[in-house]
Amino acid sequence: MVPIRQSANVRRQSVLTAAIVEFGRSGYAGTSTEAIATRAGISQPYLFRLFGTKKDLFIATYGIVCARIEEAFVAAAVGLEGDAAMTAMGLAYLELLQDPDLLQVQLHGFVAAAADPDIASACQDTFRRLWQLVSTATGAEPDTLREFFAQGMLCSVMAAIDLRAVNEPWAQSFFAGEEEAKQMTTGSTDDGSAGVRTQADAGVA
Amino acid sequence: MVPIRQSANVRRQSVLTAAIVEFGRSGYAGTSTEAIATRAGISQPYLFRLFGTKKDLFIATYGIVCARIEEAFVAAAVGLEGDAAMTAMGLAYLELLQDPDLLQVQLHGFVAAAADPDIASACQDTFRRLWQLVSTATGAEPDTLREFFAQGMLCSVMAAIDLRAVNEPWAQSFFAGEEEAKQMTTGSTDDGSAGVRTQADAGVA
DNA sequence: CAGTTATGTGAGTGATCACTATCTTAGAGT
DNA sequence: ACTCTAAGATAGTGATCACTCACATAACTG
Repeated sequence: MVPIRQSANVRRQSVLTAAIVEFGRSGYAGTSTEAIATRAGISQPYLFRLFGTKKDLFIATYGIVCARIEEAFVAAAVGLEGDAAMTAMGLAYLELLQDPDLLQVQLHGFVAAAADPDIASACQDTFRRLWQLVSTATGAEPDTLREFFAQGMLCSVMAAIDLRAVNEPWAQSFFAGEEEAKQMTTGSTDDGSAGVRTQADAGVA
Repeated sequence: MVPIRQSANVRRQSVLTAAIVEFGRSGYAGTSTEAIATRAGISQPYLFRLFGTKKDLFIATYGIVCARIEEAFVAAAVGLEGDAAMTAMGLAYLELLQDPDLLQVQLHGFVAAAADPDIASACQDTFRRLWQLVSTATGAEPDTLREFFAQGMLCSVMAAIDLRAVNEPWAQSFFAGEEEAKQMTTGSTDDGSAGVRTQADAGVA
């Protein structure tokens, strides 16, 4: 088979895009490099030429995901500070959750960290960077920052176990706060998001 | 080799104890049934006779872990109500975190749920039971309950990535609240929770 | 003691895994 | 046209995986 040639860096991007999907769905140990290579449209040996080892690929994928989170936070908080900045970043996180795979990669990184020190230090780095980002953008106290990240973790976990699909009052009450927060901003902010319907309420079903 | 015979139920208990360790460290996909059987002191074929499939074993292990959490919560909250009960259960959770493997099984269940609907529904069940338990024991509002579970998730994740080992101010500040809460209860007696800050007071936004 | 049942293992099964050795060829530079 | 480099595949490596089959034996029961 004769493929269309592309530069290694372009291929790496394709592989990372595919890896986000596969790792996000099946985790580090549960994903085969074959599945990623197939999704990326290359042979599996070439994947190893591009990334060396599965672990290196996972850490690179994890890094991309965390960079996206950082970008989203920065973009959300521009021009804001204090509580307003924190609320904006919280909503940005919910926005990222619309991608079913992206934040799952982060979560899978966390649990894979328990078995691999290299992954663990990558996760610690991530946490430091995000902590500092949110800290400087909001000037919040440690307790408030902790609270912010706690809510984020809970959102990721609820997405992982698909709690939205549980049609019971207790489960839905978990999401009430989110909807409320979204509604308040969609009605009133100065930026472009004013008239844009949040993609979230479409997914509720 | 002639082993000491034990009843199947006793063996199952040994296997589950071993499975908590192995699954807790390496997750569902990352753990081999061989590793569990070896730790439990039986042959790997016999493990399959006792539990059928790896997935069944995982779900059983996950169930044991969640039952332990429930027991701990019930024991902690006995005779208490409201904020006092919630604080007591929060401390009980921190106590459970002293076991390096137990709560990691729960976390691994959550992420494995993304790839397997059977595991997902087991996790949903767990969440429902815990939610109802904490809800009735404390009578708290949904927001407060959500906050409670959010803090729990964050604690589990921080344990997974071994954030305690990061010797930097930002990381240590994450644990300041915990130490404070523990100190205040160890200093006084059963009703000492009166002075403990409610874990929920820092509402998001 | 004979028969049955439950506990347990040794020796495999085919599938899949991460990863490699070797080869081919497109395309850029001269 | 010739060379050199980098993109990419085919075919395979040994290891490990979840799981099975056939068999052994301890212990209970009549």
